[in-house]
Amino acid sequence: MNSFEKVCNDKGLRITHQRSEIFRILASNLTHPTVENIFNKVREDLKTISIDTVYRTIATFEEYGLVKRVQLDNITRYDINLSLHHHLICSNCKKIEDFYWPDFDKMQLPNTIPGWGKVDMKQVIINGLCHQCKKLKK
Amino acid sequence: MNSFEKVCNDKGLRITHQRSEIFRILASNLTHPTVENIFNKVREDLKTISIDTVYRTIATFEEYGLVKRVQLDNITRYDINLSLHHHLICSNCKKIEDFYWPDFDKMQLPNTIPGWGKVDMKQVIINGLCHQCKKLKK
DNA sequence: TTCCTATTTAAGAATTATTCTTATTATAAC
DNA sequence: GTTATAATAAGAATAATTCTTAAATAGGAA
Repeated sequence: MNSFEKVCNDKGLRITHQRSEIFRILASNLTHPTVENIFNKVREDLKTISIDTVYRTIATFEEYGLVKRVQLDNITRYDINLSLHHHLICSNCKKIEDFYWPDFDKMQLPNTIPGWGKVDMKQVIINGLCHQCKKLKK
Repeated sequence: MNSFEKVCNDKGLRITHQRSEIFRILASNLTHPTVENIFNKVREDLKTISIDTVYRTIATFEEYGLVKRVQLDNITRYDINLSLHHHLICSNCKKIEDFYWPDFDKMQLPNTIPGWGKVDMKQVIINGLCHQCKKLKK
């Protein structure tokens, strides 16, 4: 039994072809795909799947902590890299890359945070140009 | 002449009632309003304005660096606080608050950033619960 | 001031992303 | 295998955003 099936069993989530296939695509694709991207990939194997199922399934996965939403610039993408990491976003081609920054992760938050209740996650987003787009713009 | 009119003159942007009014609303509202919020406010004074004009004007302002988009959880908001700051987001009520973190701003980025081209901005996003929502959830 | 032209606007249609409705199908427990 | 329940497909519905077109307006020129 793989990790996906284990999570489903643990949480009482039914294992369907559609869910397995969508999870497989997500796990083999670290490029922060959109729902559209996932739908097209999954459709190669499950010809009759509807886009609504992809939306529903990903919402379920998100709820169960299997994927994370990455929302930038009007485009909703999903990320299966659940380890602590941060994002670089190219303002030209909209590509998103992951990066790691342990020194930041260790930092204490400023105590000026105005009466905030509870912190679940802190994350860095870097906007700029990727290598290729910088070259092109020269 | 106010700062808005100065920017318009500098950049060759026409000053219209609609633009002045939308800027005025943004400048007097630091709560990260949505297009809908802005539209409703502006409509109090300019009865016939269309929502398309609000979209267009804000897109223009964004292009000219007068506002910044803050996109989270499917909701697009705009921020006129152009000083270097970061965001706290309440996962329950979706409220967004600004905070400042000079120690972070001074930090050097990790040199592991994989062949990235150019960095324009680095920003921290903190997800969690605001004071009120934490109380309610207890 | 008045006129002219390019730009901007309003209105509503069009598009796109996402969600809902309903009848059907598949899963997991028995 | 049977059955109750949950999940799915299909297409309709909704919501956010953008486009089209004709009319209005700003700002410069006469």
